[in-house]
Amino acid sequence: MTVVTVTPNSSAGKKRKLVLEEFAPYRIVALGHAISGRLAYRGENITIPEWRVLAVIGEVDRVAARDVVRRTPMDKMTVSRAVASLEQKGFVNRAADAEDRRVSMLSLSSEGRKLFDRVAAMALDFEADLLSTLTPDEAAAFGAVMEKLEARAIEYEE
Amino acid sequence: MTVVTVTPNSSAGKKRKLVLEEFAPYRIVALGHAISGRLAYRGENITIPEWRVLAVIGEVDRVAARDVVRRTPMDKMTVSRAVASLEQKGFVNRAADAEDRRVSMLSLSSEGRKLFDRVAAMALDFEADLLSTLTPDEAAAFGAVMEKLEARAIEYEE
DNA sequence: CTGAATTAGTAACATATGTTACTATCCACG
DNA sequence: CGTGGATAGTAACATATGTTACTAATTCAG
Repeated sequence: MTVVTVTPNSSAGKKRKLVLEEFAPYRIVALGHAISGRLAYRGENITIPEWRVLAVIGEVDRVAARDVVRRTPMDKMTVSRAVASLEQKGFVNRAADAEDRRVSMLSLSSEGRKLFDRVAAMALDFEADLLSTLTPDEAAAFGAVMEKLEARAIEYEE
Repeated sequence: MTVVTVTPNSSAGKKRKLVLEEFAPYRIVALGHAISGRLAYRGENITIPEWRVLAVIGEVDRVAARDVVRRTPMDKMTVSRAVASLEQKGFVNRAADAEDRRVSMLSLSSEGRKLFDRVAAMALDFEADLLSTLTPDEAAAFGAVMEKLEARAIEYEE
C-alpha cells in the first residue's frame, strides 16, 4: 500500500498540497450546497429561484424583472421562468410599465405576500439556528469576512 | 457596516425583516456561486465534478468511487459520470478491486497526475488571491466559523 | 449452505439550468 | 423624424443534473 509517492508541488518548498477539505473555495461552495438543500421552502410549492424572486419583490414591493436579475445570482432566463411560474401560481402580478413597455413590473398578490411572510419566517429561523453556535465575536467577524470575500468575488465577474 | 443580527426572531417579539443581501444562508450560497464560476478549470478540458473527482484521487492516490461520493457533495450518479468521462479522456484508470468486484478502484494516469498538479497550482493561487484581503485575525476567525457552520450544516443532512 | 437484504455502480428517464437567437421596444444621433 | 444600436424579455435548443429503477456482487441471518 503506497502512502506517498512524489510531492506534487515539487518546485518551491513552501507550496501547500491541495486537500479538498481544507481548500477554502471548495468549502464555501460545499457549505452553500448543504445549506441550500435545507433551506426553508420545503412543504411550500416553490423552487429556489422562485423563492429568490419572491424575496426580492417582498423586499422592494415593486420591481422590474431586470432588477431582480441585477440583485441575484440568476441569469435573466432563470428569472423569467421563475416569474412566469409565480404568476401562474397566483403569487405575483405582472403589469407592463407605462413608461417603458418592454419592462414588466412585478408585485406580490395577497397570496404571494402571505407566502413570503411564511417562508421568510422559516428562513430567519433557519439562519438563527445556523448561526446559533457562533459567539458574538465570531458572528461579527463572519460578517466582515463575508463582505470582503463578496467584494473580491465580484471583481472576478465581468 | 457589519449587519449580522443573531436575534432568534419568530419566538421573540422583535421580527427582523428579511433582506436577501443580509441573509447569511443566501450570502453563502451566492458567494459559492460566484466562486465556482471563477474556479480554475478554465482552459483545461474538465468540468467541476470531474475536477472534484480528480482532486480526491490526487489526494488519496487510490480510491473507490463510493469514497469519492462520501467525501464530496455529489451524488453517485454525478461521480459515475465524471469518472467515466475522466477515464475516457485518459486521466483516470479504473481497475476492479480484487476483493470486492463491485467496486472500481480509481487512480490517476500520468496525464491525470500532470493535470492535477497544474489545476491544483491554479486553485491554490486562486484561493490565496481570494483570501488576500483578509487580515490574519480575520483569516483565523473565518476558519473557525467555517468549521462551526459546516458542523451545523452536516446535522441537517441525514 | 441459501436466499433476503444491502451495496456499488449504471441506464433510462425527468427536470433544471445555461446559451443562442429572436422580437418588441426604446434611445441617441444625424 | 428615421435609422442603427442598445435593452427587456422569451423561445428554442443544448447540456447538466437529479431520480428512479435496475443489474451484479456481497453480506448475513437462520
